[in-house]
Amino acid sequence: MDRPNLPLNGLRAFEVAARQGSFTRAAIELRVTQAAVSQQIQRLEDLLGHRLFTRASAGLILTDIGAALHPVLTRNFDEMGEVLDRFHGGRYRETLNLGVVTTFATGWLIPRLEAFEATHPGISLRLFTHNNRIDIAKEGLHMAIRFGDRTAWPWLEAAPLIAAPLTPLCAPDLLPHLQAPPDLAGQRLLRSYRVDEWAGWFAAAGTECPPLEGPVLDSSVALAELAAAGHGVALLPAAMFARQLQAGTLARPFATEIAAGRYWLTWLRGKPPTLAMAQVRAWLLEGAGGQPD
Amino acid sequence: MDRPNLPLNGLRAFEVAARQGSFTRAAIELRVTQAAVSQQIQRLEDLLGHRLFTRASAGLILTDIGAALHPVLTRNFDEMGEVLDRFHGGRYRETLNLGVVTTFATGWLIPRLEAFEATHPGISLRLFTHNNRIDIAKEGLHMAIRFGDRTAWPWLEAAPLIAAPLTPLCAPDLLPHLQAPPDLAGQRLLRSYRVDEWAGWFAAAGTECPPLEGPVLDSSVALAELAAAGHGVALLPAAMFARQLQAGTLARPFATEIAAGRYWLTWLRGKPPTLAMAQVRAWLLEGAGGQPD
DNA sequence: CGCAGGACATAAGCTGAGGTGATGGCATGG
DNA sequence: CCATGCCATCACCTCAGCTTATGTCCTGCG
Repeated sequence: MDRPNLPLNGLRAFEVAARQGSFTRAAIELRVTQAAVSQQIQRLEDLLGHRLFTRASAGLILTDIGAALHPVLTRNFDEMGEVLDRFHGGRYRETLNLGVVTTFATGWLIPRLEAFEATHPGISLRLFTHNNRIDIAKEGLHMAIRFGDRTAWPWLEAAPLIAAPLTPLCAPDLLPHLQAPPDLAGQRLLRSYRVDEWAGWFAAAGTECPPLEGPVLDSSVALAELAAAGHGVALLPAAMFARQLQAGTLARPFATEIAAGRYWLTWLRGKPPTLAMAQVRAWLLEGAGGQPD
Repeated sequence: MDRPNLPLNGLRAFEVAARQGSFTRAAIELRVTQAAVSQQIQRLEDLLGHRLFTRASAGLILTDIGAALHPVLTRNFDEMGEVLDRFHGGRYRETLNLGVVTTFATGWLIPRLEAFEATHPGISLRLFTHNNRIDIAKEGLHMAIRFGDRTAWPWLEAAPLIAAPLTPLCAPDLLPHLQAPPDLAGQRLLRSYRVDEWAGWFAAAGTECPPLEGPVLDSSVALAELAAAGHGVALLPAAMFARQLQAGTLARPFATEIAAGRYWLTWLRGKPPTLAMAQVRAWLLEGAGGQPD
């Protein structure tokens, strides 16, 4: 049906009446009289050539067809209402729920948050940190930053952020004992749930991989804490720990690093991005720009 | 924004004007005068407290905010238009695009299509056969019937249809030569891309699996054709070939069968099902009902 | 330049879609 | 069997949203 023929007021009246289960209550919600609702819906039914309600003594009951129509309208009116709410008080302000893998949040995003807020006054960013296992739809997020390989989420849209090559990091005290990669054999090598990463690094360093023991953690931040406390050497994305490296709480014994994926900004396919989503994406990509693979 | 305050006519005028890039053309589409469009949009801008267009000499340009608003409205009005189109001519008629894995289509669905059409005059079913590799969103389908295990499509909703245990089928001529499972060793065993299925069947039959040679095909229908033509023995869901078994073009030498998954009706999460989707689902589930696992 | 043409804005007045208010019919329930 | 609570209907009213007419501004062209 083309735009000029859409009976928008009738559809609105129907949506409310179906939701309320009563013309009288619908009239209250719409701030009109019961007669107005009755007439609107009758006109709509005439136009469509179908009854939308069964007028039973026990109240209104949607017909099959009414039941088919109703959720579509509810969704669409809701969505329009939401988008208009962003204009509250003459200012445009949109809330954006962003899932962020903890390492990236602490190592990259949070230090830049203030700059973001300053340049994007129309966006209320709400961060939800996670450990790379996250369901955007279930958590009610608009977008999520995760680490890995985009083939892992074939059903999501994804834009590449910075690469995160891994290199051993340790407490500064350990530096003197780590002159060359084989020296690592004497240390506790801390592991993440990502298998083979140490093997890969030793291969890149041209050294045989010592047997791996010790704890396995699912969080780079926790690994970094352990390493900083002198409890071992962790294979971490150095770029995410620049602050600690600068402050001297962590040290990097070797230049060798291995590619292990990158951070990605992901979001659900299908829905076109909102203004805030587009701006956050542009800002993140710009911040990650110039970064070699 | 609550229902009574939604400026529906203003939003419609804005949507058309933004799409047309001109108030004048929008007025033509809406079958009103240019002045009416101008006023509607001005009222909307006043209400929101923001300009939605930059009135440049080279025509209208959407502001950032206008650009954020527009696609939401386009989608919503389009969707409402679509749902109203189903009422064309006083009758409710909805088109449903259904992907169907070929085996199920020929072995189950197509024989029952006439009954479906008779009991569901309001649904135009359009079938798209596929070989179990199908992207619902990309193909523009509402639902798809596929074979396998629901964990293979974690991002889809899925309802179980009938189970499809596999058993060897062959040309009737071969029956005398197949008295017991070990006799199969002398035959060409036709394979699908699904590995290990013959090994599983021989295990269930308590016989050692002979070495497998011969062609591999990705279609049960093609396997059945080959078997019927006497080119070998295929491991197939007997339920899908009941017609051929009855007609004597295929024969089933052994009772032994193995569970190998079932057919599933799948659809995208998130969007609530339309009336036709609900009815098709109910009909399929009813048809598959009483079927043991 | 100056003028025609085409765009959007504005003003004033009109009109019918959509509202009000009153009433009626028809259930339910104490 | 009356009170109550629905929805339907009717007659009438009113103002949102339209039309018509005109204004302003910019562009392109001879």
